[in-house]
Amino acid sequence: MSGLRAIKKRKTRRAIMDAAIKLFSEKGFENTSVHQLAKEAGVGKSTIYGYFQSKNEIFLAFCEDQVDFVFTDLAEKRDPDAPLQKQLLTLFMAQFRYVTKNFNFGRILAREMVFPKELTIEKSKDLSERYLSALGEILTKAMSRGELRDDLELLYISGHFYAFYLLVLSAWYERRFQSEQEIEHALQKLLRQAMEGLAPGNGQQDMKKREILCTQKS
Amino acid sequence: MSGLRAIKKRKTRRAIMDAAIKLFSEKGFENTSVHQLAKEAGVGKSTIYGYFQSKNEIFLAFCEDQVDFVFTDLAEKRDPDAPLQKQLLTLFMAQFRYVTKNFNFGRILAREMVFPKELTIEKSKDLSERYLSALGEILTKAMSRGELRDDLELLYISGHFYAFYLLVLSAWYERRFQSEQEIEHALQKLLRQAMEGLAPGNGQQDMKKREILCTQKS
DNA sequence: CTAAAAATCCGACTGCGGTCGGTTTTTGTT
DNA sequence: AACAAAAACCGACCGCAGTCGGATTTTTAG
Repeated sequence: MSGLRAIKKRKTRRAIMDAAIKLFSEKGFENTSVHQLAKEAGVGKSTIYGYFQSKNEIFLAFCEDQVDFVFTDLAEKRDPDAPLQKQLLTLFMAQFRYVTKNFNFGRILAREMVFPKELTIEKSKDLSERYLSALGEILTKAMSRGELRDDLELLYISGHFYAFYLLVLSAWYERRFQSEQEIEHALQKLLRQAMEGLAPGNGQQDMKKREILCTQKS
Repeated sequence: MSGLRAIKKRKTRRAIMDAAIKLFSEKGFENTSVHQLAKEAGVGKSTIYGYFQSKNEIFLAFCEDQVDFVFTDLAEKRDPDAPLQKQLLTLFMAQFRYVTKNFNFGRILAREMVFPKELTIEKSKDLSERYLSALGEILTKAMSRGELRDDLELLYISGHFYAFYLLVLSAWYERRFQSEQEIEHALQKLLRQAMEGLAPGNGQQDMKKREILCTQKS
């Protein structure tokens, strides 16, 4: 019995991951070969393929760790009673900052998460599921506070907002935006549109009303 | 002077494209090597790299042709006076059907268009620009018919809708949807939400009103 | 303690995308 | 027609991701 083997296995995995973190950070994903990774980790090349199915998967494992970190970090910081739009903005911007800390990393991650290959569908689903549930939590609260219509399915509201995130991320990689501020501004506009609706009759008066309210308050 | 050279050049390019269309269609993108492409086209391997920067670029050129076709095809079919939601649905579904005719083709195209690499940013922008302008046209008309608020920037409305398309495409590649019908249904819901707004007070009554209207009519 | 079964590891090997140096074909000039 | 510059072309070559068969280590069981 016992886990002598299991311990070693975990140790090897750890070594590979550490090597990945080090080399990917130093030289980027594209410029790091699996051979180098193996050398750095002190194992043979195919050993790596015993732990991961592909080079991309190593990268995804690395990301998963980081995403965990971002989520817990976010969970601490966020204010669950702030206005919905503000909370969403915080969430999206945090995610965006993380994903695009390194331009190329972000692209690989985004590609693999948003349009996954068969092999990585599971991981991709996992992550976006987590993301959606985090979103869902925020939305449920907002709904109970009366900030959201209660006659809609939660999933579709989550989707609605998540779609905006995808949009700005894509725009970022098409270099339509050059700065974080622009991203934030665009997100704000989109969120507002989504809340108010695009059909005439709702939003326009609403906006006016709110502006008046705001003015009166201040 | 004269174009003996130019003619040959065009012919060679054509030969490569034809080979690409044939082999990609027969065996898929991943299972076709550049070497095979060269043999089929009757040229040397590096000749291909004189015409295209990478294997992906060959693929994108192939797509560009097809996208042209889809757009003109769509321009003929579409009814510019139909209700906005219906027009959008038609546009998105046509695009979706085309992109996902071949599962793997679609993924490569989507990845390259939505999160392009430096090399393909220009092509990507071109295409999405075209897409957005097609959208814009529909939206302007709808706005002048009073179906859309006129106090919003066109670009952001386009973005709002385009985001939905990205969302369902992503969901498709995550295998959240199994059929075209599900996609269509999801899009419908999202479009409706976007029009009515997510904040309480607008949509709910509106929906009721419309339901009553519909019932009375029928 | 030992032998066989199972898990783990390894580096030589394959086929790929992409590059490089040199060769052939076309063009403009005399 | 002669020829040099430029464009187009080629296949041998490189480093890469990923595979394979066998070597090595660990676990299990008698």
